[in-house]
Amino acid sequence: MNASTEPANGQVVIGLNAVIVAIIEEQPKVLVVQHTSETLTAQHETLTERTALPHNNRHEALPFGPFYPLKHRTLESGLRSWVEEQTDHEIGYVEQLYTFGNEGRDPREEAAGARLVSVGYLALVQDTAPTAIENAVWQDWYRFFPWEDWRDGPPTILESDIIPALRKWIEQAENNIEQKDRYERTCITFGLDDTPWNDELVLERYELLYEASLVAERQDSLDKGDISNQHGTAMALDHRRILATAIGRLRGKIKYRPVVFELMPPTFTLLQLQKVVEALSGSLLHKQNFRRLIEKKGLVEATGKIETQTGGRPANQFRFRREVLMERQTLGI
Amino acid sequence: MNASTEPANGQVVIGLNAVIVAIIEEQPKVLVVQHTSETLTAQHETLTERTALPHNNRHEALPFGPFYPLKHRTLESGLRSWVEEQTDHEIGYVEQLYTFGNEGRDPREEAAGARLVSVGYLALVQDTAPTAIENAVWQDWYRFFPWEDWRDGPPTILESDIIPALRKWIEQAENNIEQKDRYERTCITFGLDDTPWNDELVLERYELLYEASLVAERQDSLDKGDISNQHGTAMALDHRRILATAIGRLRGKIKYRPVVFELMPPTFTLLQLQKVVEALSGSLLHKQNFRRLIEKKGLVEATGKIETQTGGRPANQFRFRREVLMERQTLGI
DNA sequence: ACCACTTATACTAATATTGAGCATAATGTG
DNA sequence: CACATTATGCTCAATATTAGTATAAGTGGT
Repeated sequence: MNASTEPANGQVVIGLNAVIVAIIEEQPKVLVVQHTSETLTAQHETLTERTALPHNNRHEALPFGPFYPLKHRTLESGLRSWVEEQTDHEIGYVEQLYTFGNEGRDPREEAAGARLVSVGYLALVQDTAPTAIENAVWQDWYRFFPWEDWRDGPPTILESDIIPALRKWIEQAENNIEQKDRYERTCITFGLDDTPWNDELVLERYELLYEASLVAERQDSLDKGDISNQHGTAMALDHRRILATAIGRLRGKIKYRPVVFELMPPTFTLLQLQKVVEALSGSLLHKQNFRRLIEKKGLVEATGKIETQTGGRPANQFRFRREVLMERQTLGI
Repeated sequence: MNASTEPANGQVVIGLNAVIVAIIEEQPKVLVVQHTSETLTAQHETLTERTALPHNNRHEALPFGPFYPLKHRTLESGLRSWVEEQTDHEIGYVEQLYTFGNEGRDPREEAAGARLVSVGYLALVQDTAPTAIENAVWQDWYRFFPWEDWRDGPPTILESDIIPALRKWIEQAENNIEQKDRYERTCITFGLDDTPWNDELVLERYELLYEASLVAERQDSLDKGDISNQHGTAMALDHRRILATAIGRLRGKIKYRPVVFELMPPTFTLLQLQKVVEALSGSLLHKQNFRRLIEKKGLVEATGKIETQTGGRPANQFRFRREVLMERQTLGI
């Protein structure tokens, strides 16, 4: 065993996982790496292959970049450098999400006696040109979480499928206390029985489904092949959990910080802005109130130019007033 | 060089830094390790010593625990186990703050060709018995950030000292653009010229002072010995930055999640609860509105018992309804 | 030119929330 | 018993939010 390539016992290797988000045609997209065969290109780092590829070698994964202690001054600069290098996109906004150090996250690393610690990042980009990342494509994020999109009313999969399965899971609890606990958590996360739906609980919902063995990532989930796409497309390792963290965080953040603008082109109409917010939050907004809110916050100013391709009356084009960025502005929705 | 003890080139070592918060006599306290001499006790891990001790060996530091990949299943369980072991306190709440991978954070690690990555955690404890951590004591957190405590009105140090120094720094900008930038950021963070004070910008304020060479941690800060205690007590390495992150995060969090209760005893009066919130946010609240808010949220229920040591009319004792914990409850203040 | 259709934008009424304060209740103390 | 002290109930105005109606300004078709 060579110490410089193969980690010694009890050591740690750091990887950077990026949830790279963009809006394409008013849909929320996330950059995912797809692997359709065992064939691996040799260009990637050993680490990249190890993490991006799940055991069964079939799932989509979040793009992954290694952290080189000797090359990168900080973790964030490491992330920025490899993302910008590989995607040619300028990153408007980067936020550290969470650092996962879970045992068993990557069995191959474990076997070598090392632990893979992955730092998850959320990156927002405006430009969506094709990337240089191997096999990377933009995917609608609701493909992985179909129950999170309420823009066309309550998702059918909820009533027809998930809620019944969860009720069954509640019934199957070992004892009364456990049953009550399951019921209450389901109420809160999935808005059962009059409890209102909370768009920020993306991670909590995913984890409840995981606990109830209703997602394919769970090893003991029933009829795996079937469930894999039924309850959203599965991802490699715990990448769907990281994505859920990102979506929940972003949904929370747009309510009190002006991060939406990082996803917008330089100028935009108020309806375009609204559609983006709706795409992220997965719900519809009242148009007149939305524009009143936006205008009151003073985050935006008219450019004087007019957008005529609206399909109706032409709209004013606005620009984000980047000057006020630092202030803890509320963009409540 | 032995690969199993001495990290090889380009490798990474992970440390867990904990901001452990408790309320003692209505003051916000944080557990800090004090080192008054060069003498090191042999009981600590090499890593602990390396990180807890600054170069000049004089500053206070946040307690530090190593992450053992072979022993700890997750990062959080690693943190919980060493904190609970060393403090004998039960941790009510743990939140990951941020993962710092800054170059030059620990020169000794760097010299050995390794990078220290530290994961910062915020931990809230109720019980405040003496701890088993070497030299650890509870310190009022406003000792490190005297400008953050507005409970007795605007802190004198601000008007008398910090604001003038910042104005001077703004004046000294190289050009007009830089000057305007400095002025705007100072307005936003320190509430200059009518801009309202924002209690959450703890980190941003500290970093502005750092940039203006007004804190002792900055190597080129003017007359170091003097400034060290004038603008708050300095800490080792970037620990004051981690503490600022923790305070800002906690101040933000109590506004929309019921985390205060993790710092409360099992039963408490509404005034006690208010005092704790005030201690954390560093500002005073309107009493009647506070209780109206708390009661409306339904996070709390009367126990029926009565507290008679109030100094006036006896008060009802309340208990936190832990059942509603998961719900994204708003405890707006 | 006129129509149907689409989107933009102004304005309004009803309701809820918030901020500030008054009034009263219940205790201990000199 | 006056008085200081804290608890708690209640009001009132200012402000914000929700859910509309009404009107403006374009498009394309006939």
